[in-house]
Amino acid sequence: MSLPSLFLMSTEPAPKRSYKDTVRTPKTDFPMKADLVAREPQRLAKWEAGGLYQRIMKQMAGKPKFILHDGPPFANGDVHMGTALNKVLKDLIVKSKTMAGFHAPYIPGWDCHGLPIEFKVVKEAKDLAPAEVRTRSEAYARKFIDIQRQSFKRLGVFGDWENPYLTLTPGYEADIMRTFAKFMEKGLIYRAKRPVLWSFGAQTALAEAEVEYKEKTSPAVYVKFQCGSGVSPDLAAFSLVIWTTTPWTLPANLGIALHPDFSYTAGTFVHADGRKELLILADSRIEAFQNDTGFKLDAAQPTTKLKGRDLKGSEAQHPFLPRASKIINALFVTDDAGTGAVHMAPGHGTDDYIAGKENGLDILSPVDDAGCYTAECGLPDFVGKHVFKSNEGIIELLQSKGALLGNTPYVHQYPHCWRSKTPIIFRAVEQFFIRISDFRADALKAIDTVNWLPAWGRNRIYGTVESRPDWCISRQRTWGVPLPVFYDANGQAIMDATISHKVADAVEKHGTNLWFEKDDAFWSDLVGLPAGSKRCKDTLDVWIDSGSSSVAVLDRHPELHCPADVYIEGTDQHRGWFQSSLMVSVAVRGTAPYKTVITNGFVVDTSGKKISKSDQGSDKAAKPMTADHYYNKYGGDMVRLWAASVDYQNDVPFSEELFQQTGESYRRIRNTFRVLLGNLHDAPKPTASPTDSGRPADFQKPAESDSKTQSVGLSAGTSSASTSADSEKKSVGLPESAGNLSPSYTLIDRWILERLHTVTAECLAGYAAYDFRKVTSTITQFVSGDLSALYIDITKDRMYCDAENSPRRRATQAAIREITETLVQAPRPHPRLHRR
RNA sequence: GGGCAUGUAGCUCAGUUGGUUAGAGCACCGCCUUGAUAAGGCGGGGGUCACUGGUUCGAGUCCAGUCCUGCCCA
Repeated sequence: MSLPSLFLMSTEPAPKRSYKDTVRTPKTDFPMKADLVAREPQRLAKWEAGGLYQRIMKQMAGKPKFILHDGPPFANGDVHMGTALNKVLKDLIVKSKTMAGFHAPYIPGWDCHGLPIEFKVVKEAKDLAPAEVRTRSEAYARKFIDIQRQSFKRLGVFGDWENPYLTLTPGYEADIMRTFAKFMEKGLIYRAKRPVLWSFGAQTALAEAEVEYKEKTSPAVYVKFQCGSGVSPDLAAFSLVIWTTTPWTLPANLGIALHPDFSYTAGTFVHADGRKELLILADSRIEAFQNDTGFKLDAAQPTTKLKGRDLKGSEAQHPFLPRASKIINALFVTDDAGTGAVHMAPGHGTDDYIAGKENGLDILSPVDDAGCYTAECGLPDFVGKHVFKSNEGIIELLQSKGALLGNTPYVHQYPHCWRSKTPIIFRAVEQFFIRISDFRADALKAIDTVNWLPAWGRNRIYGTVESRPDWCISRQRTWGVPLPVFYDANGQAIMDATISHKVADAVEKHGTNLWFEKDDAFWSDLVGLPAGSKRCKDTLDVWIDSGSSSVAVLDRHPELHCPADVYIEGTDQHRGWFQSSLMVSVAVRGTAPYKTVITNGFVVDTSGKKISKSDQGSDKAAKPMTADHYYNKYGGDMVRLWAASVDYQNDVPFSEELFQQTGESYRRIRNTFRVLLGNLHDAPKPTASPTDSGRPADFQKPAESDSKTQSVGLSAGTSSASTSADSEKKSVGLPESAGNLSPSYTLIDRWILERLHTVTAECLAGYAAYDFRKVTSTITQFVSGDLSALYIDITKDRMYCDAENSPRRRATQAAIREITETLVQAPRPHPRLHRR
């Protein structure tokens, strides 16, 4: 029951009367809706036309530098939310440091060479000449550089967008070569064979991405290797049994790997046809062996148990070649297939290669480009024969030597060349390596000079560097920086740094295409080598490209310097760019290229699973993951606020619904500002800010706001400027009226100003720790809890109903002004510079 | 299989050196609002702090192991 009906005579309802016009409700032209999608592009265009970034740089010149060095994204594909997150975080750092008084230039870059681009180009048009592949790859890269640049700019990221660094420009490419030359000078480069995926159909090395898995039937054979020297006498009559689906690799066999902890049985095996063999197999594989071959373990005969480690270091006899096969231990030996004894051909497999290296095995790869045996195979009858056509012959050979225990067809998924559709082989070819061991200790030392955020990043990269093998830097690829090395007439590599430097100088003038367009005679002449010298056909690993950026960018760019203050990239870069940059920098200058390294997590879906590309492809509407969807639908500032409010040090769960939650706090903050501004519509202009002296330096700048053209951007801020003596306090987009006296604050005013002071300190601490989530949550909670729910509610009555000039009302206006001017600077770019 | 992380409400996260009844925002439900109204306020339900074991008077917090998820490697 409503109160009036108790005493009103009439039963008529009281006339609805609005009191709105009789009280001083907030007045402002600051709109409730931000309309970011429509207005941001205009604002950005205005900023760009006014040269805002350049003006900030000019204004900050001479201040202490703060260098955030951009890790170059790959110039391929649209900007994904993960990329947007990283780029916005970079911008938040750069702008907050600028506001803190640093000269913080931001030179964005792109990583342009590499297989994914070459792969796409070659897929579109087959059989292109190398120079043509390179021309098209460059065009492809430049196309995506433009696409990505537009996205980054749309996200409000400030930087020298017209002068980014590109790893494909002649100057950068020349510096990559000079970095290589530096390694050469220090004697860190060597050549060695290493197995690669080889397509004999296309006569080229392949990358994993160029391999298709298809079903193939191979002959799976069990082969015995008679025990040899080093084996205890009681086992001397026994043979180790290996199992392989590639009999053609047996001529390259140099070892047998056993698992050190597996249990093996040496026993007598009898076949139905009367054959009797003394064999050693892993216990867990005996049953499968019996089923496949028809041999049965004769339980009546004595057996011996042994561990894999017992045979380590001894030898077995190769079944058809006059040499020993070394018995080694390896943890990759499994008991889900085979015999627990693995045939090792270091020239024909990656595991074999690594284990072989650790155990001092040679690398034998007696196969040529076309997939045919070379004389090195030790079997004259087989030389020149294709390996896949030799399986039968090898099996016959095994049979004739009495080494074949079983042979069954085996259907499995086998890698095939995506282009020629032929099965691929592993084949060792000459590669260039950087010898890590020579400066690993220096690199590890350098790691501990760096501030890693989060702190566990230190252990992660330390472990990586500690255990990494030598760096294979050559690629049998076209779209990359040529390896600036020549071979003499005898095919020997000429390891001379001065020659590499000469190539670099030529490349600096003409670009690396010259390497592909001119012939050997031209180049030999240019670098002063005798006729008959040939240039290397390989390109450099792209991790050398981006890893050289401290040399090619930080050292070269007049605004930058090395070491940089901050690198910030995704967590995968501990092994990637953070590491390659570290190794290059330590080798070249002896120190780390960065002082602080921050990592951000990956953007994952809401169940914590990674967002696979197939998800995107199959149902793009349901799971849009590209940044353009979000800035076109919600606005760049929403993406920025999202980036500023997530826990970026961990993986970031993401969905459109989650993203929209950001909008809630955005609206709350915006509307609260609207009330604050509205309550100041008749506020007198203050003569001095009462709390100036107590405020941290960063927020002592004057604030002004053009409410017609600017949102109260939450997205952190740019810039600023310690243009000191702007003591003239510009009002917050308000009409000005008569001066005031020292405000007579009430308790609630003093309380909110004290809260404001705390909030300011917490925001500054958040920025200092690169903890933007702390900043946004502090602001959100202050605005929603302290301001909206309490202070504004409590002071409503005096603001609306007190006499216009009542000291109580004026004091609250002074407090509101203070709050508004302070708060508006916490999350957004400095306004002075944003005016035309 | 190895290294490095991660796990607290339906969702996203706080939770200081171990110490009352584990908090916030969003979402949901209910209510209020002549004075922020394509706004605002109040209230409510909701948690085996991944699991198991241990240390302790006392564990979300410390220790050990297991599992989930992610990155990197094999």
